Amino acid sequence: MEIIQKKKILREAYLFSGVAENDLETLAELAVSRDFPRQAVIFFEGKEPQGFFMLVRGLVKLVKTSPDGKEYIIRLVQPGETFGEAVVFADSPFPATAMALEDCQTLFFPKKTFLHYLAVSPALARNMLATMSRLLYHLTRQLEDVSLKEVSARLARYLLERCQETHGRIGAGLTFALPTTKTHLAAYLGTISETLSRTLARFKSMGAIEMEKGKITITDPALLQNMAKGTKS
Amino acid sequence: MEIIQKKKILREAYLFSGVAENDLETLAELAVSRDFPRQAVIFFEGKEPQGFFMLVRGLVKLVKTSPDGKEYIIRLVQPGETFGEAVVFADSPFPATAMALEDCQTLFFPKKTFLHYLAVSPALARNMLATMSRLLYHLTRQLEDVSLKEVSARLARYLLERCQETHGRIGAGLTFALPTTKTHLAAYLGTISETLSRTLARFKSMGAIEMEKGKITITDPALLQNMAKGTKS
DNA sequence: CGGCCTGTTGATGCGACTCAATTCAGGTGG
DNA sequence: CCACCTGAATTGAGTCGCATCAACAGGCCG
Repeated sequence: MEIIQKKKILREAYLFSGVAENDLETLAELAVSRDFPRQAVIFFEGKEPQGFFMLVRGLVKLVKTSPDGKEYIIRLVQPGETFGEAVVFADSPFPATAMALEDCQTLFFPKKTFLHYLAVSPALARNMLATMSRLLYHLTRQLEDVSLKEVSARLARYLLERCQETHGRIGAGLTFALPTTKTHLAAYLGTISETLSRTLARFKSMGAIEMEKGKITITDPALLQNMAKGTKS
Repeated sequence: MEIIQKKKILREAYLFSGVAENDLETLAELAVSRDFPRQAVIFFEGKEPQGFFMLVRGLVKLVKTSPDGKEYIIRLVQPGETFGEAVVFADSPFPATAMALEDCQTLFFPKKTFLHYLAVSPALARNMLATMSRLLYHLTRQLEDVSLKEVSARLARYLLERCQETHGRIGAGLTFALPTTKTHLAAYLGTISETLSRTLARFKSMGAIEMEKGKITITDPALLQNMAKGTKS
């Protein structure tokens, strides 16, 4: 990939917003283009990180696997987002495994050169901190949900968030697509596909949503918002 | 509090390790001493952060509360650690409430001045990133535990970690204290005091631990380690 | 002494995970 | 073009972990 093209991609990433033009050039030079086919493991939990990634195209899951093979998806990474960035600063191994759910195109930033560069660019450091803040915020909310709320509340909140992301607002009649299979979504919500299926069916019978071919239409936002507040038992 | 005293405190904090002496002086000047009595709320979830805190003495819980009053403790803050630092970089409200569990002495760093200073100190920025990395790592593990493992596995891991923290190693016969009440510990482990009580009793009957007056003695580390790996159902 | 908080133990119920059977959609090869 | 296979989604029945409700013991303090 050419430098000019990389620069264009970087400019659209949140992590690099506000970074000066010549700094962007340097970053583009040190970024390495790396592609992964569907199902490929990008890095393994426990492995020593050599750098971090920015997703350009495709879909990546960050996943924890228990000894008996059950999965919990920490995060679904969308294009434009970075992943594996946190461990670059701690001398610790990757806390989760990253796997490509679709054919993926990424930019790889080698740890060593990136750290060196970070020291001379306050704007980048500031962005990095903001990015990690948002990750922390997100994880905190997930933790709250999983430990305090039941599945229906988590699902309701997820549907509302998806609607917000897709349309910029929440309202009746708005339709959006699920990012991946329901099995993955279940793992992301800390449950299993059977339970997700049942819960969605219940939402439909309550008149809160409509379903068709992996598309969801919200018909009663107020009902969903009420359920999203719901407490565990 | 005097500057010289503050400096001494700062020097012991992980966040400021490796920061140059004169930088430490500047930080000590901008830090404000603030004390809180037991049970006091240091900041509320949803409130706009004006800065962040470093705990000098006492014990603080960061807690999420559900509408029906149930609590989940995100983190127990020990002296020498900072809290509320993440939101300083994101324009978002506090994701959790901070409450003093004992009489607390803190240093408060106002957001504005701190950010200004951060821009000129690469070492501090680097430390900040490392600190947040470790928080992320910690949250990721908690998330894994709560969603993938059952209470006994979480408790077993917690006991082993406490032992490691206290003695620097894990072995039979080592004794350590619980940081606070069992009710708080239960909320931290994502359960309730009754269940914690039962699980501890079961550990004891299995011969894995001994209990006396808020002190725990590990008698069979291997058994605990095995259970910490345990999977949900 | 009496109130309050913490901790323990028992009985019960509910949410959600497990196991299993079936249907459906997509992709492949004959 | 259809038969076949694989993976996903759905639905039912059974089980289990753990939260809830409730009663009670022990320690601390006014």
